[in-house]
Amino acid sequence: MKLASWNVNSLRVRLPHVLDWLGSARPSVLGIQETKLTDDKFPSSELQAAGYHVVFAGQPTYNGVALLVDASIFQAPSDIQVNNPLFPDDQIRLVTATLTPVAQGVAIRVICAYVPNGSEVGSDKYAYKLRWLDALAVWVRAEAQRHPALAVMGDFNIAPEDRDVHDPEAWREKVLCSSAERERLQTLCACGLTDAFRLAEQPANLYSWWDYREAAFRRNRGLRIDLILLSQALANACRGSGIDTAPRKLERPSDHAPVWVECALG
DNA sequence: ATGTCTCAGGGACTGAGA
Repeated sequence: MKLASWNVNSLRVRLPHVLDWLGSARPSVLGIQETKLTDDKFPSSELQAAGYHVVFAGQPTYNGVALLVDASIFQAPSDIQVNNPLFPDDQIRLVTATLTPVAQGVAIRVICAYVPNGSEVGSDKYAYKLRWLDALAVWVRAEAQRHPALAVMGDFNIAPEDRDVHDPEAWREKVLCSSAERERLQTLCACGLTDAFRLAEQPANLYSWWDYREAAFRRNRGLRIDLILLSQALANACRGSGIDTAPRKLERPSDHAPVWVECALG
């Protein structure tokens, strides 16, 4: 079973890239962020034709999240939850579902998250980001107790450690890297979750996001801000993880690359 | 390099968000 997450920065623009990647990488579950689509415009038929169940929640212009679920592996998603029930929010940044295998095996709970960017340390948007993360941790703690096999994946807009940053000194205490943000991520992980990327050795300087400006991708001036957090039960079943930079090299790419983990589906 | 990309409004370009 392969779980993956990708901030596509407009699913309308990026649908061809997503369909190509579904075909080549064949993720069992793909969490998508920044669909930037209202629900009436979601490309359900194209994605269903590729063999995926679709769960989506969008709004005009900004944000929006979705889950694509391989219909040959999982039944139709159930217990769907949009946003955090503990945090009333005009912005749609979370979609959650329970996925039950078609064959034998345990159901998994998957949370797809688009964490607020935060704009700049000290700004109103930054304060909203911290409040949003505080509320997420409270809710995820409850979800983890209800669902032993839990994955929380998405664009966290937080680089967990300095080794996830191309130039840690330039980013010191800047948004995406500040101590307060990293502490929120640690609190979230204290719910019993592990950053799957660090379960095994990884190449140095492997990132998931590069600014469109300054030729950042060509110079590999990136950050690893897209994460897949696994509960103990799933972490024990993890067989590998990585970041696929190939889609970032295409014409008109998203600024993010898809991240993935492989788990033995028990 | 204030360097790019996407979206809405409006019907060419500007501003916001990232």
